[in-house]
Amino acid sequence: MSRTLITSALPYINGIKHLGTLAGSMLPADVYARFKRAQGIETLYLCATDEHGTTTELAAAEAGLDPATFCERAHKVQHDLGRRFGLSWDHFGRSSSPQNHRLTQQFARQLWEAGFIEERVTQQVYSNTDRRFLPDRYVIGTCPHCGYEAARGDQCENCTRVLDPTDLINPRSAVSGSTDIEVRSSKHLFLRQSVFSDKLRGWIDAKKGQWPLIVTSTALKWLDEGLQDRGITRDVAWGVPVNADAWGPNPDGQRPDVEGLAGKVFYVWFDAPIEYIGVTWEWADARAVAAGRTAADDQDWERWWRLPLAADVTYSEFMGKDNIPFHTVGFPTTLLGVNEKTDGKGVWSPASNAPWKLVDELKGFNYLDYYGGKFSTSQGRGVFMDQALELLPADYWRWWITANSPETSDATFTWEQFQAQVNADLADVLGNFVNRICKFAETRFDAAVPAGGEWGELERKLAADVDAKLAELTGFMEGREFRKATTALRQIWVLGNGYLTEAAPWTAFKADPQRAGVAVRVGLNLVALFAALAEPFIPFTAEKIAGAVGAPFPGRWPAGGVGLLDQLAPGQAVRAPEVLFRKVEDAQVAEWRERFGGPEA
RNA sequence: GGCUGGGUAGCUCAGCUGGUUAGAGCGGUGGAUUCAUAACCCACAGGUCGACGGUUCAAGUCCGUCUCCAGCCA
Repeated sequence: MSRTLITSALPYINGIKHLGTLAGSMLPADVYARFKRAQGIETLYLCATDEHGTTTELAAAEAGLDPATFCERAHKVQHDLGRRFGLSWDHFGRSSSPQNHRLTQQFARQLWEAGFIEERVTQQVYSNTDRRFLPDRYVIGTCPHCGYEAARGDQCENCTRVLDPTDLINPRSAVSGSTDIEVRSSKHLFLRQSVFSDKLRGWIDAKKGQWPLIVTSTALKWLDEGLQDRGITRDVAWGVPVNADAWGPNPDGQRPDVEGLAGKVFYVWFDAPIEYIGVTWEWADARAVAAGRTAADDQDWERWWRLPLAADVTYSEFMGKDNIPFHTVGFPTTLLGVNEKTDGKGVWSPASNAPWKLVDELKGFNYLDYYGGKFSTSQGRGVFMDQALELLPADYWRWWITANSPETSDATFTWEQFQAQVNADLADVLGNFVNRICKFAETRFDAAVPAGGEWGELERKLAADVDAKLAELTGFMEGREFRKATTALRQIWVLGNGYLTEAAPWTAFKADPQRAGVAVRVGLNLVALFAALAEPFIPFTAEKIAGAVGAPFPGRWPAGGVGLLDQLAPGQAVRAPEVLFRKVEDAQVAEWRERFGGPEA
């Protein structure tokens, strides 16, 4: 039996995420996880907060908290919001967990001892006033090219030129504004990505046509430009400490400069992807504790990650396009590196008989814009997760975002389109269908599934049409084409409305109650089917729909064929649910546009 | 500047390895219906597929040039 491991890109700990983050990683991962579970496949869907780095340090300082406390609180907020959006994580972990610390340090040691990490001395800006090193973007000054006075040390926002902090005129600290800064030498570790270029290229080439175009072309672009070795340490306090004192010699017999590396931490982009494994360990530990043990056995989580135990696992990653390089080059290099070792003569060999798995299916997304521009925290532009839930239930957002998923190109959110589509699809087509047939069953058939009567041509045609659409829908789900999946699902709903209109049980009822009973029974079975098919997309509503006709929830994803519309036992009680989807009013749209910014913003 | 993606009906988008009258939803028009959240269902609505040139029996779909938009440049 195959298993499915699903991760979505880790949301950064700082700040509430906007709808774009939901669209580009968390929501599609959830839709897919729910689909796989409904198919009866053993599924593990994991996510975590990405907590390390300077941005966190500064945000914590601004909040008057130490980073650990800041992260703990922010993690709870994000966890809560995710739950309220129906994100069905098996575990929502933290990159600052002890498990991730151990893995990150273990991987770094193995990479060093295998000869894939080397030491280099780099020039870093140090602020005497702040008594800390400053990352490039926290050094600000005048751009030497255009004279813009607030240029950052990595790039000038005005002329977009890429800069080095030492290029700036009148440089100062972005933290304190102090000009008492200087350049100091600092020892750092570099991951030798360049030696993995050929292996990575072969791996990516094999995924062409299978992964989205944007994923393979982005990865190949990096490889074509020549992979550079990447600094994986930082002069920052909040992170996974570099544990060089625990490392053995590298293949050349060299030992790390323990003193020179003291007080440094790993770069967030080194430890964050490792948290995909770390969170699996956290999940296993949490289960073990729940079962009365103190901790998980390694095998409990390694069975998802290390071959040959994980040979039956298909690993799917979901992310926005900005994350693609780190998942196609950076993290795979780490895993390829720990799977290998070299001797002093440069001969490679497997490092272990249990190599780590690489991603099988990488789904990359473009951006969701807000009225053609970017969502912006600083400008208060666009809708953020907490605000969205204040306005409308999660299913409205889940549906619209999935139906407009930026799968092949950037997509745009506007309140007008949101209103039109949500009202039409959810309120008019789905909500009204459930309501009309349930109400009719209540008033004319004693609120129960009618018995008796035989299917006619109409029913056979409906079953065939639904079956065909279901096959289409299932195909889109398997292919992770969620936008198309919503279209197919909507078409199935339309088939239901069309059938009711044609079968017209309200007319048949007068002359041939038996005939009307067949139509109502089929209609109620459609309700049960809709609940099962809608569950990955709009789980909260799907549960209400299932409840209306006493269908199991969550139900199984139907395989199609005989019996598809014959699941409910005659006599089963029926109860029309309260209004499933209230329509979004024009006045609300006007108000929200005003509040969140419209086209002119 | 380099690179990546994209410019298809009023709007938002589908169109895989080139092949009958270029598709869907929304909007619009007409019809049908009254069970239902004034909802549902059906039909129609003609867009030189960014521009030009080329390859081919045949191009939105391949090649070249140009143009516009977006993003990326560690």
